[in-house]
Amino acid sequence: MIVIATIKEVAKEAGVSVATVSRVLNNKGYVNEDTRKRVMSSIEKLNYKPNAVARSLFKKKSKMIGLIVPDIKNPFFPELARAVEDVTNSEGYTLILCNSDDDFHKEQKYLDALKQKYVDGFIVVTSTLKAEHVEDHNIPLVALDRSIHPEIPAVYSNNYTGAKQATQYLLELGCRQIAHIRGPHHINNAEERYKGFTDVTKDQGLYDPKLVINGGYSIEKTIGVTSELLKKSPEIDGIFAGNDMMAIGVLKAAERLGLKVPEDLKIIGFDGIALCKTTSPEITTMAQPIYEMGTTAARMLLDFIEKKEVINTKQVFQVQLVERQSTRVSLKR
Amino acid sequence: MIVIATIKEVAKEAGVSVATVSRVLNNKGYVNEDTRKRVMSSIEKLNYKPNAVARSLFKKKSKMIGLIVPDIKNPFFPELARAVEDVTNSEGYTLILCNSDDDFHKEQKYLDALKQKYVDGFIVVTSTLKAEHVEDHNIPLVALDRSIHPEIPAVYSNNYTGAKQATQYLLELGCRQIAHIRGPHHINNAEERYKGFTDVTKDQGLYDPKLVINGGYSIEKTIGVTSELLKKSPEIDGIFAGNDMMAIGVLKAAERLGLKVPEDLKIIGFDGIALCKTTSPEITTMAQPIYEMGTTAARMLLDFIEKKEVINTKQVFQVQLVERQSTRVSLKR
DNA sequence: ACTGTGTATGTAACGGGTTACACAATAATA
DNA sequence: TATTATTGTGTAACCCGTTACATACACAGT
Repeated sequence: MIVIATIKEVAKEAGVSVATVSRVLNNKGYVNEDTRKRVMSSIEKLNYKPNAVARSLFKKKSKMIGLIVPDIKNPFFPELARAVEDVTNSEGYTLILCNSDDDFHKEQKYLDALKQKYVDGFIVVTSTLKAEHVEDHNIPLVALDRSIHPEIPAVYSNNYTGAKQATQYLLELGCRQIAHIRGPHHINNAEERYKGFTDVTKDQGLYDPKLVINGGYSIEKTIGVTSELLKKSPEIDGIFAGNDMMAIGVLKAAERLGLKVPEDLKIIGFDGIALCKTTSPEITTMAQPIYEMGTTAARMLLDFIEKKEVINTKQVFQVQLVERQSTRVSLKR
Repeated sequence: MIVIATIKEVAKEAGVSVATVSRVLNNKGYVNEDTRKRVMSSIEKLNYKPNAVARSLFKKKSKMIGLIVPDIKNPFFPELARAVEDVTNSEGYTLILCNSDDDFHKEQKYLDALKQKYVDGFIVVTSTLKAEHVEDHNIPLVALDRSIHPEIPAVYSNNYTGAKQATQYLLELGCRQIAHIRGPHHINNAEERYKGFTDVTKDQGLYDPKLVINGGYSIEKTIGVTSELLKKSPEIDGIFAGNDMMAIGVLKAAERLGLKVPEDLKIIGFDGIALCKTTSPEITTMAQPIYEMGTTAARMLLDFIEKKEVINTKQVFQVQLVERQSTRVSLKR
């Protein structure tokens, strides 16, 4: 049975007051070198570890940060979370990962619950929280992947430009009937990607509203709606899916209809998750620098918390085309 | 700016002592009905939320539980984590999800760090922690997916039987040269699955050590070693992969060598992750009841924590064959 | 010798709850 | 009517750190 020592016991062991032990612990104030050594050896001897909760109570800080994501089962978020965790861990923070299911009340619940635990700050991927809710909480917060408000620090990528590039790329490959499977209307990055798509197709006189459908950022839903679409409009020769999960859904739908990808139909996704490499054909995508986005958001939040000067309150990353088999016949399969 | 009320302010508002407020809050001890109402309305009025940290300090409990998994990027674990979170949330606990990378020191670090925060208990997926380390910590703990020691509560599935069934299934389909891509030696479920495979093949006089290789539970590694294997032994007509990630790797390798699945080669995995449905052909697998395992482990841990009588300290689930296209030609593709 | 500054350490209040214990008032029992 | 439960409420100690403030000494400058 392990007995947990307190600061008092250490103080007694070392023959000093608790204040001195605390000073040694925090490298704060004056401590004689000999005393310091004595205290250190008592700490060692008793295997003393300061009580994080007592410390939190006084400091109103917990060395914990909260990360709220819509759904950990979408592989995009574990990749992001992993990046955040790597940074927070290395700085001595504990990460608390929460699933919101994109639900406003769940997000609020987490915000409330964690604030009561004196969580030092939040990184949130949200489409439902608005500026007022965040400001209400009055706690360091960084938006990730989706911006909340121009005034609130955020890290995301250039969805609009990326979508334009994706669409242009399909055009360059010779596609002339290009469809877009868009994400939910309430998610701003889906809206941006949709806008990028329409701006390019309209510019080319190829825009047709019938070729835009909503896949809800999910594989299952996308399989259904895309099958319908492809049956109704068999002339479609290229599809830009609003994210990689939906691109997989498109691929499934095409497969079920006996369409050859990329020969009959070219598919491009968005996000750059590892899953794109597991399908056959592998999926071409506009890759976001997921890991970098995660670490950037984490660093930004920690800078906020530690009140270092934060230069950039907004960080926008460029996406990059990753060509794979779903668009190019020549690519070895 | 939101001002956070303390119990003292509520007490003053209601004209009672803090003890009474506390009693109201915890439904403990005698409180006059009128007083209770008065206190309740003061709480309401000041929007008072008891400070979780102060409470933790006294109670030595935090309403938090830790879940340690090897790597959140393997979709098996998010599915498991989601199940655990659903249960813990519904019981008012906050879940802290940690990645250990299967590294002993990282696991220990998390255990230490979270214990200092008075975490109420742990659920761990580990191959490196042994009974003595766990007992050292003297805190409620449930092992998940991999057992640690017969005496330590655990939830996992019947890996041995599942592996036998998978192998037998390939035999029934007519495979005679069956290979096994096994997981790491230090992970006991990988060992069990390996044993199930060898017991069946030996029984049939089909066992050949050259047909067993280690894929390290990873897609990348599996693609490499399986390519080698298939080149060396082109007579292989069936492969039992130790988990679904490796089954995907096998599929990739087969594809690159121009083998047709399932015509030339049948593939079966283990775990039952959703990813198996995204590949083409979709992958047959021995599915574990992932969600149920997660919820069971969570309930078991909470029972421990709340000192309810725990009837089963060990819970073993049966796995189930899910037939898909990677083994059956007839299945629509 | 006197004051000021830097060094070293201790005392006690504080953070925000919980609860053991004391005390009172009322209700029930002998 | 005296005695004992039961109910209701407050005081203060406690959980375990941190830190403002007080005290004390050494040494430098005047």
